[in-house]
Amino acid sequence: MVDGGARPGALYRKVAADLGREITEGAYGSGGRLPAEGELAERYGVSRGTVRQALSVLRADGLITSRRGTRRVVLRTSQVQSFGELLSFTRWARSIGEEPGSRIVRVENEERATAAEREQLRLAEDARVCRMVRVRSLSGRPVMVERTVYPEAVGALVAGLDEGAVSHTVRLEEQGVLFADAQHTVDLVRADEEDAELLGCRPGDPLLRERRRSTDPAGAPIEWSEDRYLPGTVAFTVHSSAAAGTLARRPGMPPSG
Amino acid sequence: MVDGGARPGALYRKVAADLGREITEGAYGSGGRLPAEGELAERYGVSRGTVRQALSVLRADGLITSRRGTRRVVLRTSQVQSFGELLSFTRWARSIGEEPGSRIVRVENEERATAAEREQLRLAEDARVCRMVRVRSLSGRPVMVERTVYPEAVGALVAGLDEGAVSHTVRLEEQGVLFADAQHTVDLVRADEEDAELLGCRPGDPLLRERRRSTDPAGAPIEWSEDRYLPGTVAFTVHSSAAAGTLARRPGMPPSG
DNA sequence: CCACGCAAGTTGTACAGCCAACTGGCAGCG
DNA sequence: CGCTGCCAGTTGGCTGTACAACTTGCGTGG
Repeated sequence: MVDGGARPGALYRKVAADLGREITEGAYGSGGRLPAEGELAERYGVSRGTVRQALSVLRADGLITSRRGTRRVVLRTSQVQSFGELLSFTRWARSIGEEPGSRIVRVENEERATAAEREQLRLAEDARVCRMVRVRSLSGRPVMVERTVYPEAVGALVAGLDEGAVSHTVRLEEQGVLFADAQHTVDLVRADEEDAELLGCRPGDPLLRERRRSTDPAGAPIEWSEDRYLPGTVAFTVHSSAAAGTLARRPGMPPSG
Repeated sequence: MVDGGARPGALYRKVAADLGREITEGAYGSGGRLPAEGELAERYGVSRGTVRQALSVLRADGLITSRRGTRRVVLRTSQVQSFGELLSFTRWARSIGEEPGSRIVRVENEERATAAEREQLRLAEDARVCRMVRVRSLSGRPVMVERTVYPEAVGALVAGLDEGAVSHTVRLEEQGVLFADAQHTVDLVRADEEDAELLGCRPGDPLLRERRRSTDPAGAPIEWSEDRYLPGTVAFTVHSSAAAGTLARRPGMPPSG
């Protein structure tokens, strides 16, 4: 279950999408109870197994609870961020109604990989990488410094992109480089000299850091990135339960959960 | 799938635990391929469906990929943090080999809930809450200020705990208050006067903030907490894919992903 | 009035089977 | 040599069935 080589046209995905829409539209209220599995199966004309697959998607998104003996309960009625919005700064910015900007500071192509890079990207001893530093902005205001390392093959594609291409992630996906999984680490760092110059703050100022390692459907690393955000511009949210969770990047200082 | 009223003795959980152990022990290597579903079904003497359920657990944990046409591939060989370690500071501290400490700064019982508290805990107009402020420490060194709000019923249990009880979460679970889901938000804030005094820093110093809203299996809110960590003491990590993810709290500045 | 237990309703677990869609390697052909 | 097409292997998707475990409300009896 969950995902992977998931076909978008799958039945259980349509059911999940439909139920998810109903939930976010408040059809069952917050804390309300969903129809029984059997009832939903009849409504959509599918088997109970398919309904359960659909419900497990909503469960993983943190929209509903799931418990033996009683009907499922609505946990939240807010919309869920997609995986794409999490990985792509551009897509995320657009989804919250901001205009994303990008300025390339430095590109180093076909450089010899350091030991750390080889480990993160699972590369051979003599492998080469492409390093890129960009300043990302929201509506003209710089908010984040992004330092990304790509394996050589991916780097070649990145280097071939337009100078003005806003979203490298989207361009890469169009060329067949698919993002399937990512591991994120969020903590706090102090701005170094370069950070300060690029973001217009002072060295030593605190920044929110997200490190990310993304892999393709085959499990091969395709990106290792370190993003540093100015305070107040972003917050990371996650839903977690005994066996599942979802990370989301949201506008700064959201008042609710 | 996923979880909820999950029975620990379920077959698929045993299979998942066994396979997970093999993976973290490096039996298949990093980037290695798992046996086919049919092969595993035969090995464990279960149906393919049960094997698939087990594998979906490992998939949600970010241990393996999943893709139509090829065998599954090992993504990581590191151990996964449990939901309990994520919710309980005490359990987390112990799991990384540190001695957790707790000092209660303030308890306000049976206070009238503010509007924000009523919304977060889904309470009625005249509801009352229990507020608690604690300083958490690792091996005697204060690292975090925790401000938690409980609904009245839960607060009564909390107030009845020993003054020296380290883990309220564990005590609550022993008394039948089960944590099933949680929503987290991580961002950066400046220390106020109280933070500074409690943590031994200066007002205005940056802190890593985690806000958390936990619910029981029925979806009822049982805790709303805001934790503020000193820099360098903690980092949050998450695995995410097209439909699943896992949040973990880890020691400060971890070098790898 | 309260406590207990029963019964209906609901989700969890497991099995079996079938076909579709996709991957990767191999054989054959140009 | 390179390209194409095919085929075996593998996972995704869906159905149907059966039973177990749990929750909730109702009704009975004390």
